[in-house]
Amino acid sequence: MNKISVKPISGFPENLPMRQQIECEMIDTIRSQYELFGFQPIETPAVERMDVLTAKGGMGRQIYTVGKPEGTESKTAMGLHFDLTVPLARYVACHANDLTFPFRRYQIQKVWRGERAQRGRFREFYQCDIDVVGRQNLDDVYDAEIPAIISSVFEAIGVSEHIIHVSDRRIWRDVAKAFGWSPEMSGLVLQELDKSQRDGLDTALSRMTAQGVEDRVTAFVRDMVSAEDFAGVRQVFESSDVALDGLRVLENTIATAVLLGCSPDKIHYDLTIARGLDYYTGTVFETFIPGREEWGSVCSGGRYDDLSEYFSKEKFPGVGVSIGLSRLLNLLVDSGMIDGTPRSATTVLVTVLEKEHWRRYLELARDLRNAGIATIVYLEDAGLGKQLGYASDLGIPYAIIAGGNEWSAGCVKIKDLNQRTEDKVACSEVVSYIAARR
RNA sequence: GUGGCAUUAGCUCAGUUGGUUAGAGCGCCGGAUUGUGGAUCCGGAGGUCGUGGGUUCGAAGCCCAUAUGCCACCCCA
Repeated sequence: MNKISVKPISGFPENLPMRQQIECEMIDTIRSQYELFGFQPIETPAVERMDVLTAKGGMGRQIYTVGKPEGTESKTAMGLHFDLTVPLARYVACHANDLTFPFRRYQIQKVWRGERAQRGRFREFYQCDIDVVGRQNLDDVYDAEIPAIISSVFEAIGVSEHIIHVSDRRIWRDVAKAFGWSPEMSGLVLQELDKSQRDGLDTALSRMTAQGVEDRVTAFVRDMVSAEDFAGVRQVFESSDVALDGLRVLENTIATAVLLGCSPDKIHYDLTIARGLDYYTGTVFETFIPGREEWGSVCSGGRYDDLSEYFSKEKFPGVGVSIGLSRLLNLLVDSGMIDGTPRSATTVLVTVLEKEHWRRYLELARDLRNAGIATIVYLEDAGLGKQLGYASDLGIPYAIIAGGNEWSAGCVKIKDLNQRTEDKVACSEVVSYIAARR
């Protein structure tokens, strides 16, 4: 008889316990960092109405559609959310009267995208979002706060090597205006520019030329992107009569981010950052791990002033970013950049040598748990070697060993599985011994 | 969604121009070691070669279909 396949569907990852443990810890860390910066948690349904999801275009055919239960008719088209920003816009419009603005919220949930899976690219994955949403207005300073927070979060999860690339769509808006570009032309230039990170600027520029972009445009783009610093970019702009508004905003955003605590070497302007999502209107962010640029961005976002326009008559401008946790975690562990060795939330395994004394083993475990020390008792019938192997497989650092010799002496042996050392400890001291070393 | 490559043990893969009972390493289980784990040695289990057709005296290897996977593109966390 053919057994049903037990492999999960491609792009829908599932972890072994060790990796899940790491993921849980990482989520905890991110959550507490977000709360440290004063963000409130919310969750929105995995399923949204299709008109909500597609209100701002963007994700094309990447949305997983959802049907009603078999046999019932579905009048409303529904789909799984592909990010947490669009649902946020709906949420804010829906609950505006009960929220306090500026509304700072974080949201850690799975999202779904109907793409082909690849290494570091999933169809189901976690996003960890923060956003600040204002009512009518939202000061530019919030744009600058984002990189400061993100940098601090990355530090906290042990990824001190990271760099946040920042650009501003208003710059390209100004450029397009000055050159009289059609929307198609703007799209083409930005799209090619985005790929210049991967393929190099020359390749990108020649592809623009091949698609009919004028030489004066490619020349300007080359000068603009390859300028050494802001002063250089400004010069390029002035000599071409392009408005400087967007550029000023970007320069100011970066300077303010540094003031707010983002290390200057963790943030820099990068005019090639385009971002595919349609709803961004100003600042845009992408975060890379130096030396691992091929992983793509592990944390992206930006400013969106008009996202709620389809949901409300009011304006709810916002700015935020999303950490692609699943991508980040798997790439970090696979590449050995963070510790992927067995670890366990359990601290102690109580081994059992003499079943007739079960009660003592169980009491020991109870005392440890009452002291907040995660403990399990080995309940199978097995030799000591196998019991220790069990602890070591699970990454449990301490084993308690006790039999006739120990009971009569009123003590137990506590073995450190990592150090391979062993101490005799009086029964009354066991809890404090472990607590001191945890 | 488009294209390229792949699919043999739980995992990573060998398998020579189609030719008898399909192999290795790792992992797993057991033993040496019934109160001490990651090392070593010995033994063992586990595969109708993705699935369905076809060609052939004979197919893991060739042909067709299909499914799945990987990579690249598109796009994105």
